Amino acid sequence: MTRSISPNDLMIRRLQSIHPLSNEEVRALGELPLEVASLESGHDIVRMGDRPKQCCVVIEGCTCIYKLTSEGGRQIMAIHVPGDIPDIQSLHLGLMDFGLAAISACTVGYIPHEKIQQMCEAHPRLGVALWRETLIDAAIYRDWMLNIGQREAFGRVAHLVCELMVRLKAVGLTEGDSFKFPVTQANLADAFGISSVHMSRVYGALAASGLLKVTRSRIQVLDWDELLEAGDFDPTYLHLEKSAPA
Amino acid sequence: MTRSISPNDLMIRRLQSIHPLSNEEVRALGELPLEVASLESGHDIVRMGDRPKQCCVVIEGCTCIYKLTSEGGRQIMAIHVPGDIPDIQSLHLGLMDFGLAAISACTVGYIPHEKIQQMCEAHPRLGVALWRETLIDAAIYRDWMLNIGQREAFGRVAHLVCELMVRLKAVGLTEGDSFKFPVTQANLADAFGISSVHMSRVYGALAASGLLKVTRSRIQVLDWDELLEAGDFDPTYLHLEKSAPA
DNA sequence: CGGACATTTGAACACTCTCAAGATTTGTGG
DNA sequence: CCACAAATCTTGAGAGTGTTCAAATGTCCG
Repeated sequence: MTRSISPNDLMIRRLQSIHPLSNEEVRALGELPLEVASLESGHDIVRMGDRPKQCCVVIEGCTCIYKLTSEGGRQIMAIHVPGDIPDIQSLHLGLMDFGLAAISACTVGYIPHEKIQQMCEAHPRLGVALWRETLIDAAIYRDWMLNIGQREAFGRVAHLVCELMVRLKAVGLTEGDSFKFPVTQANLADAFGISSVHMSRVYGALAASGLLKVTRSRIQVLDWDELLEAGDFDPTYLHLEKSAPA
Repeated sequence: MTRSISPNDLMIRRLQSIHPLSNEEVRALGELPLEVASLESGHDIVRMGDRPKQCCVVIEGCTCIYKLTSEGGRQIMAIHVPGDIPDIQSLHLGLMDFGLAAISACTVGYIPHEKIQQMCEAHPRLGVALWRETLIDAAIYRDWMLNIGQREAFGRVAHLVCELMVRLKAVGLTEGDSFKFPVTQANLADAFGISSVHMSRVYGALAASGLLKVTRSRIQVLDWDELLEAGDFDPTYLHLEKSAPA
């Protein structure tokens, strides 16, 4: 079912989903050299304080951006799926103000900053596409802040499931009404700003309401309309070229 | 004390604080045409769903970015001070996914997108500076998410006061250990994801602890070291060229 | 089949909320 | 310059959502 995809393809799909690209631009993206690596869950890809000289592309699995408080709390502020470039901001913000880690077993690719810079000079519209990508990252942060600050835990979870469904569909990684999602509840709890105990209870409530069916490696949406309602979800902030869900 | 500042000057100061600029670049920024307007608190500058053809620069007072839930909750996800360009993202993200409003009486300036585009073509390094500015906006979102998701209300407020002190100092708008801040507690509550009743209690607690002295239009820091501690504050995420506080 | 890790469940507690009333401050008109 | 209206802030009390601690159950991998 999952035919072998060239490592660059998912990144191209992702960029195409937010910005029209010419054949030549697609070719330029396809020619970016990608050093592929397999990581186990929990692996720190880039640490706060680092000054990376390359960008990371997610090829398989999920990564996250996180920060810690001095009290030991961890907030996950972004979850990445295949095609995403989690640390694209390092191109112009040398010093990392957050950590980037794998939250599932995953495959990533590394591209030297230098190669990206050269590509942007040769194809200025790709530079704009990347800028736009960073702006959409920010739009997602805004939506997460609304989610965390104003909704109860039940709604927060519903909202994220809607978001993931739409983002994964845009790169062709949904399978009907479900998608692969091997992220632990403890990690999700850190993304919602709740305890892992409560996370378990909320998942239970979502299942009891007949909205979702969840296993350790997959989420299945049983009632998309009710889920949209529960998550108060509007995909505008994802700024996709065309965004029709499930 | 506050000698008359040209409307463009604060924006230039802000950009200089995050990116070195040549004299020629400063001149180009100074020549941007700015249509100045006075707004009263509560005025909506740009609405969600709009497609603005200009950017807004804050000259005096405070503006905020916000989103609403269908339940009527409002989350403020950014507060802007003079020199900031709140909707700079509209340059490459045509559709507004958030609202921009004045949260104090304020003076703003409008610059047509077209003029900014022309400036970026003539001075590519200014384009990079603006990209960098949007990346720092995102870095601030990340920090707010950590604040809202992982800290108790007391720490959230302490953290924001630290941030404002540093940002205002960078554009020369602090007065010793205090700064002008005519924002209501109800607005702040929406920024912290708490009720206005609790906001009042937290301000009380901060004052009782001897960290702050607050009036309706001004915040005075009484104990900077304790405030840093209480807010668990590290200014790295602001990405200022040199960031020495109070 | 054992062991590490992840999830579930119960119970007491805490931070924050809502509702409601009272106290202050600010702005405006006389 | 005073008086009143509107907005903002403060304070009290009861209710909730989510927390912590602790132990039991379940799942995956070597």
